[in-house]
Amino acid sequence: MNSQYPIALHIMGFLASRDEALTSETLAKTYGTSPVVLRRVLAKLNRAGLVSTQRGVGGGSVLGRSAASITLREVYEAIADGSRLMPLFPKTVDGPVAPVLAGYVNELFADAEEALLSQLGSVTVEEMDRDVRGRVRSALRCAE
Amino acid sequence: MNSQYPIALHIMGFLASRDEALTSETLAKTYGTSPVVLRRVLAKLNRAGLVSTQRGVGGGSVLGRSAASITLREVYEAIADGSRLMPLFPKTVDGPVAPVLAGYVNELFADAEEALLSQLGSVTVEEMDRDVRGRVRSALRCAE
DNA sequence: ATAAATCGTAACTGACTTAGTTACGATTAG
DNA sequence: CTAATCGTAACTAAGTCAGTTACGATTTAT
Repeated sequence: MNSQYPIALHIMGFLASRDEALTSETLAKTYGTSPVVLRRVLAKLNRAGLVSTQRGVGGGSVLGRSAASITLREVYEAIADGSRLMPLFPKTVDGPVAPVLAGYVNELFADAEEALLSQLGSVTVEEMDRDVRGRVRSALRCAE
Repeated sequence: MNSQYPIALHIMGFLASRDEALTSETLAKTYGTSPVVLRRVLAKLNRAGLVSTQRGVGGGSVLGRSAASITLREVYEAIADGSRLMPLFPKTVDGPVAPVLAGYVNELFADAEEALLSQLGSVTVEEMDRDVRGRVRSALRCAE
């Protein structure tokens, strides 16, 4: 999950700024990784209906809905896919004390995760893309 | 870090409920792991002044301050020790886009981590211990 | 129909992390 | 001096994960 979320945001932002379908190879090259890694992320976004993908010549992916209607929370949930960002402490450990403590800590962290999710829910892909695009531009200016 | 935090809470709670110094072996047995693992956690708590440890015969660890004056935030920070709970996305990746996205996501998550910390700061070891102790008791009742 | 492009996904690898174990020197009480 | 206890290094085994290779499935163009 760790590294898939930024990749997912790259995909969503890039697709938001282009009208044509983009191939996993293009997305991979612009992000700096391999097409298979991209396709693994695309598969999750696809399952969530956030992108729509066509195989074959001239194929590739496009946004499933408008960039203004998709929040970073939806992207996060598509990638996290049931698993948790916050460390999940195993309750399988033995003894009377360890599982109770694990449960206690998990509750504390679940609240924090919910706070994160509602924050992500307040940012759309369109807004994120504008912000990131601006940063990339000024980074490139500085590099000259 | 993942599994060390519940262990740290076990240590703090157990020490809070006893006046005598407890050995790493006792703490390990009651938690269900090995003394070395416990000592690794104790070393961090020690560095933060949350526990005080004596070597030699009759040695062991006691709380460094009163349980009512120590928050779960302090325990967390002693264990996390500069590293982050939230995933830290590497900015070392190449390309113009990836590092910017990593930075963007990190900012989002840093806010969430701060929210978690302030929540942990509102619970003392004493309160946590009362809560957990109650749960352990009722878990044991159910198991009979 | 065939060829070329593209996706989907499985299998493998190498790097990294981490809990657990073993071991041993340092410290301290009696 | 002895026994108990800590501190810590070194090793191991398991798990995770990004990256790569490979190949079948799908689609368009001719």
